[in-house]
Amino acid sequence: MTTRELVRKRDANATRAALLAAATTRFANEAYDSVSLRSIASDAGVDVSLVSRYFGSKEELFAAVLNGCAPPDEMFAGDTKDFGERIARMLIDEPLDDDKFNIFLVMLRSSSHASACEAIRASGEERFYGPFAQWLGGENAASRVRTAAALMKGVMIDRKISEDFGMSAKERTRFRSRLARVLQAAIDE
Amino acid sequence: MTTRELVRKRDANATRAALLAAATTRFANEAYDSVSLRSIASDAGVDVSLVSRYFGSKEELFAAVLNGCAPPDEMFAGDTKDFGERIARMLIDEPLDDDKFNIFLVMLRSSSHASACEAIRASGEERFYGPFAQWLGGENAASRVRTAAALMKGVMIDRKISEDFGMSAKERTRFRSRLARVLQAAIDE
DNA sequence: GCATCTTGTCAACGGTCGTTGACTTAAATC
DNA sequence: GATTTAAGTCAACGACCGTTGACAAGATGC
Repeated sequence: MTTRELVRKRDANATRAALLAAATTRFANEAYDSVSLRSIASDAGVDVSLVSRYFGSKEELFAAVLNGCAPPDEMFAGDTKDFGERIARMLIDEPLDDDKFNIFLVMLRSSSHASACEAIRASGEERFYGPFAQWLGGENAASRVRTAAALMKGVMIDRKISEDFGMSAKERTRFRSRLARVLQAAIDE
Repeated sequence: MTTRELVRKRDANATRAALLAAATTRFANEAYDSVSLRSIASDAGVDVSLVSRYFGSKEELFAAVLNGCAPPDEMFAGDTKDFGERIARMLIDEPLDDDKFNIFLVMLRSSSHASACEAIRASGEERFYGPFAQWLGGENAASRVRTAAALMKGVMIDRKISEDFGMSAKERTRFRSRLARVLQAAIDE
């Protein structure tokens, strides 16, 4: 934030958007209880009280963040035969702080918080499992989607816990090709 | 706690153990910041200050919890050909609040907390990835272990987010057999 | 039975949290 | 340019947090 837009004109929409963006980043990198409204407001360069004013409560802000996130379009597009290779490359090589990962990280970070959990479950169903299953089609879509999704989430967690999996470049290459193969097996009929 | 042992004799070892057990349960079900020392002490039926007295600090208590957890012996035993089937059954059918899942749940719950993360990484390496890779043996153990572990973690997360995966019994059966097959593919050479 | 050490309780500390209402200031309307 | 309205700040609230030190009470040794 800041540095460029040193002085933001008074603009409720822009401020609201800045708060939402700051909240998204925070919730994608810390657990629900760890995220303080003060840190979000500070990132956006405004006072804490505006968060409550614009979003009502912390829970509602969290819901707004979830609603503002969507899986990347390219994830559920193209040939399903390339799924494993494409996703493995994305999960292992692309920078994890890219916006496309926000929806997954937010869900993972706060999955332990009781009141956030229901919103996460609903959002995951609507924005991830649903489109995923529809794109996949065919028999047993539910179990195929669940298996692939579990693997994707687990990889993301591991990548966050130990930066770059604590692997050498060579190991990572082997890991990527195995992951591609297993991901593909997860969705194959 | 309580109900049966309404009055615990004064016994530092027993009290320490009760605190550790209560802390383990809490850390296995909530994120690091959500767990309060007061709730742990309350579960154990003693005053908060004893936590600091016996364990020093919250961080040290967390480390003690991690040290007190171990993956179930049966996980890395037997024929590797049965791995997928055995683990899939465990992950899907066995009650998740069983002590055997503690190490995984604790790691997952607090993986977002910076200072807990290093302890988690170390403990995971020593108590999970290490024994896992050793039991597996053969080539490329690292990438095989990582793939299987990611899948296991992802399944546990999903199971916690949506109770019993939000599936019918029939769907769950299909999911189990697919998961068994994919888990096996993850570790096969 | 008294003194001593151990075990546990109690009260308080400084700090952070989410939330609220009163206030200030910039923009818009006339 | 004065007035009205919207946008943002400030100060405070009650609550909870981790941690500490003084104190009470049970156990132990003489």
